[in-house]
Amino acid sequence: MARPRKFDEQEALQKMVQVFWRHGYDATTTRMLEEATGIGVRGIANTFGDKEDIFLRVLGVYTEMARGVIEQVFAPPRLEAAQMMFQGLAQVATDPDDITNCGCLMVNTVFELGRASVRVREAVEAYRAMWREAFYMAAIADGVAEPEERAEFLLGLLWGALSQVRLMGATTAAAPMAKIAVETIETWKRDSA
Amino acid sequence: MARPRKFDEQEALQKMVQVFWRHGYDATTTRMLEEATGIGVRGIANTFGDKEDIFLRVLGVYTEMARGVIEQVFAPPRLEAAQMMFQGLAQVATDPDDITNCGCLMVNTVFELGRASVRVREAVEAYRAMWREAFYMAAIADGVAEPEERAEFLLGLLWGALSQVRLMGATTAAAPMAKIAVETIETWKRDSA
DNA sequence: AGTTTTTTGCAACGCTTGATGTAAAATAAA
DNA sequence: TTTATTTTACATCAAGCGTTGCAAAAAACT
Repeated sequence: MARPRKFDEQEALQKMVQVFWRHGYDATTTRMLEEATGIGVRGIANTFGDKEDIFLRVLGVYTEMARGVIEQVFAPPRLEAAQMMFQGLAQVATDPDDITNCGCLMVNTVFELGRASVRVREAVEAYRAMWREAFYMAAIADGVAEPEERAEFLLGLLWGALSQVRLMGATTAAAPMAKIAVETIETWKRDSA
Repeated sequence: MARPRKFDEQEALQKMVQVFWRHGYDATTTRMLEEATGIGVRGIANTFGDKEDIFLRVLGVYTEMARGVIEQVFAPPRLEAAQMMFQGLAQVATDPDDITNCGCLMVNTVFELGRASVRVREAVEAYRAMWREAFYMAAIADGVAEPEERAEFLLGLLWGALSQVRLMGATTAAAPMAKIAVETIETWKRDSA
């Protein structure tokens, strides 16, 4: 009964994730989203709403991507998985323009919009809760003392490492931190054995 | 021979540090700087240059503030000082509007302008080098193995903790991380004894 | 008092941004 | 084929930004 859309909604969202991830919220303009998706401003606005609406959808997509990774790495939930995580952080991206060199969209977002939008803050907190839970379950499974605080510590460690990635513009910047992080977790496992 | 300034340059800079610290670079407008300093746009531009010039001066002032703290806490340079540092991070700010609840200007800046301006990136790197050096000297003094990597680790830990402060808007958010950080450093000291 | 030099206040500029109004185009149903 | 409904494409809007021009004001030196 009506004219069908010329584009795929999910595909367009994926493209927009890349743009926001690379440039951040403010630096991402309507025109950039047009170019990346091939859709006109009007089509974007009609489909997704205003800029903040789009961004929340983007954060949602990003969260689900991370959820997939977590479910894969933390199955079963062990501290060893957390160690793998940190080692993986420091892996070289062969392409200097690789999106992983931009750090983590959520970490970056905290600093740009952390206090600005309630909805964004909630999305970031949900993302953090997901990681905290993964670390917590791993700590429990390995019988470590004070699992809540250890989980919070690892979460902060992860964010610190990612902030270095963002600053240096290369995943290798996380290497020195990853090394000691793995070593620290190793002592936890030893102490609880 | 000429008309003297109505304002004090250093005093105005201090005011502008507060504004940039609280709101970040982009969100800080010329009008906000006018209101905070009591100086007109024209006076500010004549004295300090354009917005980026002002921001670099602000980063300079902030760095010197931190240098004072470091020289005080890390005299003599020991890991115990680093532990005090992390404990201090989690101290409650009685006033919810306290500027310390905004996290660290340098950490925040990385995410907003990390890749945008070479001059800003250099200023941030100088700031990081200052902290890295303090941690490194402390690690050396306490005879810890792999002092460079430990220093880098502590630097990342600090930034991770501060990012949580920024996200939650309260210094208390750093408490769980500070606790484990102090404990981890304690094991380093024990292992090197 | 006169002169010179800088600061000051006001206004306006050009630019970019996110958002919207409107009419034509396109397709599925009748 | 006609009709109804949505998507397009284009142009434009108002608002906010950093920055600058210009004349008046103010003080120090001669």
